[in-house]
Amino acid sequence: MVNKMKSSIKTDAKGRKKVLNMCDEPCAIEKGMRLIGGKWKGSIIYHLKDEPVRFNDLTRMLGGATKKMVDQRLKELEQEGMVIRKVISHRPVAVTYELTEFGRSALEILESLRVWSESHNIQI
Amino acid sequence: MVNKMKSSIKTDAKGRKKVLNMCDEPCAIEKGMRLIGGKWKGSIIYHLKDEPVRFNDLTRMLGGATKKMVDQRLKELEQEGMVIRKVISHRPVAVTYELTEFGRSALEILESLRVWSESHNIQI
DNA sequence: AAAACTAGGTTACTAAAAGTATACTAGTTG
DNA sequence: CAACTAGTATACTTTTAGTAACCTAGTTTT
Repeated sequence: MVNKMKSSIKTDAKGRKKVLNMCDEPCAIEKGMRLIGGKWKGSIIYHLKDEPVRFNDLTRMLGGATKKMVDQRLKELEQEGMVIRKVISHRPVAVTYELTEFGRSALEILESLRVWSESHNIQI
Repeated sequence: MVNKMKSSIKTDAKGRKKVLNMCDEPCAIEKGMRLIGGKWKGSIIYHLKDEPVRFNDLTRMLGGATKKMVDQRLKELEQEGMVIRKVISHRPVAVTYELTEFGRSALEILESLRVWSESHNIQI
């Protein structure tokens, strides 16, 4: 596949550079980040990688995210087709969230992010 | 390397699940996202991949980001040790930004994000 | 030589998103 | 019955993003 993000840069006589093809819309990186880069979104997807997880369990697994945040992110992820909500019991209402194929397709990126993140121990 | 993010889940007699080891702090994914996932940060790093780029050129390359945003992100990236600011000329002041080795180490993740993003054509 | 433009920002202000805390309904356990 | 769990909802505060105009200093256009 051709890299659609090539902005060419021209160097003038004084060694200064000029952009020739600027992006007139968010690039692929930026679009991708808006899908999986929002606060807690990557973590949510990653924590669903092995099996369906219940709402409150997911909240606890995330360390620091509030119920409201998890709720909002899950709704976005559902709309974006990355997660499916399933009611597994009605009285005691119980719900699980699991990844769709599309959601699963993002795991590779998140896995390399995790490895990178752990290998450069990042302070907060 | 051991996966530090394993939250084990126990299933009880009624088929309901409980988290045993919750994260008590942001996980590796979340920490990584806070370094490269902020709005415009990934794009900035990616656009510096080939050569040093000047401030206004970078702003134009990003499509939609304002100078203030680019300025703020660059300052953060500098503090985080991912980018270096270099004054290349004093009168006509000219500045370039380039990646450090650490900044460069994030390119692999961003490249797989780009490929993923382009292969699922994402709307806005 | 004045007018307009470029570079690299800064400032002041508004809008949107994140975060906190409390509450609710319905059921369950001690 | 009191306390607790699950899955939200609501109201409010704080933080972050975004817009627009401005500034200094040099450069090109007319």
